[in-house]
Amino acid sequence: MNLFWIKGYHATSLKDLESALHMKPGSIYAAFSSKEALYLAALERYFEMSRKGFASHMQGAESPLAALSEYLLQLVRSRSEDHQGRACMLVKTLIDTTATDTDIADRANHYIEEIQADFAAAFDRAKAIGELPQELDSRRLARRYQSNINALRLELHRGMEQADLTALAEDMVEDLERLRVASVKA
Amino acid sequence: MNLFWIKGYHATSLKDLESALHMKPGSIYAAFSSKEALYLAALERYFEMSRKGFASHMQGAESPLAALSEYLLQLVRSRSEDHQGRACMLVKTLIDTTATDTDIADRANHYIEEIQADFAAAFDRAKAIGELPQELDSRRLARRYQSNINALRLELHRGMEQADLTALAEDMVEDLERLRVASVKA
DNA sequence: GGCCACATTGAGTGATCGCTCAATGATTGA
DNA sequence: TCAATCATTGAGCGATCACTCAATGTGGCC
Repeated sequence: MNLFWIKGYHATSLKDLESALHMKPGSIYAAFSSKEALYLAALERYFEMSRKGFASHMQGAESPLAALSEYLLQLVRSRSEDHQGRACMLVKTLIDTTATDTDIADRANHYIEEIQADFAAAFDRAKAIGELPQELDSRRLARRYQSNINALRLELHRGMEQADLTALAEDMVEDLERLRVASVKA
Repeated sequence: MNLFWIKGYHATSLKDLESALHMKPGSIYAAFSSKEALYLAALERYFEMSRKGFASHMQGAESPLAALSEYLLQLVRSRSEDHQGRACMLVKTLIDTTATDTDIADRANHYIEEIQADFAAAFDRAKAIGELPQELDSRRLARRYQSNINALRLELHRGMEQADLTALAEDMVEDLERLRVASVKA
């Protein structure tokens, strides 16, 4: 997964996979049945890792909105240790397979929508406890939120400076927190 | 440029280029000297097209801030005619060359920073005529603005529905317009 | 130990990759 | 008109691509 994540589908060769997996080509094709199937397995692992990471972050949070904000800030805090050159794997997948491998791109699109639904559910919870106005559209908020995350991850990939990265995340948080219903905190 | 834009660097083969350019391999290598050099030429063309497009949009605008907002909205209006599968070519380049072709990725990064500087200059103009508070950091605004554009272009690539795309752009515009100094419009 | 089911091996498959170059064609100036 | 110069051709280069398979281990069971 890490290898595919960093190098992408097209740029990762069987030789790369052999040395990363410590397996000879025959074994690889016995275990997984093609490079594409192996990539899909890696992508699924990434998806479930991401989804569980988000779920455990939101787990038992008193304020869903605050937890959503914190998630953005936490994303950029982990910079330079290992996230260099790693945008969201789903986004990377879309970009280098849409034109050539439709089924992989479709899968990535599906995962992105599932995660978007998780975000929407979190916004729904915020509305349910009165943190956000009822008239706001959770789906719409989720799409905006996911756009912000994609943008942050892209800048992580680019290697934007830590201070600028933090400022960017804080700007996003500010716009998000502005939606909070005032009376709750009073 | 269009071919590279759509398929990306790795997925575009010499055969593809031969039929797109109506040239035999020998001619291609006489005109450009390698696939990489040809890609860099295409990338430069994209960069200058983008930069000029933005410059002409801002040209003689009474309100720089309104023009910046309009630019976001205009981006998503042009959907489905030809922008299917086309995120920002600079972003796509970064994503599929960072791990394998450092010099191409470096060039893309450089172009991105140049465009960011153009955005910052536009925000500076908005500050100069009193549309925005002096204490705001133009560079920071520019980074946020560019992130929004990258996110929008990514959703264009994904093929997000027109209505959702418009709503997303409008949300971005709303957050941007909120910064406007109130007295100017009064 | 002897047998079977299974996992692993790695040399080698045809196809395709980016790229080269001797041969040929077209254009020019005197 | 005729060499000189420049552009174009396309067969084919070695390397690498994703992938296969007969041969060879390896572990479990009686």
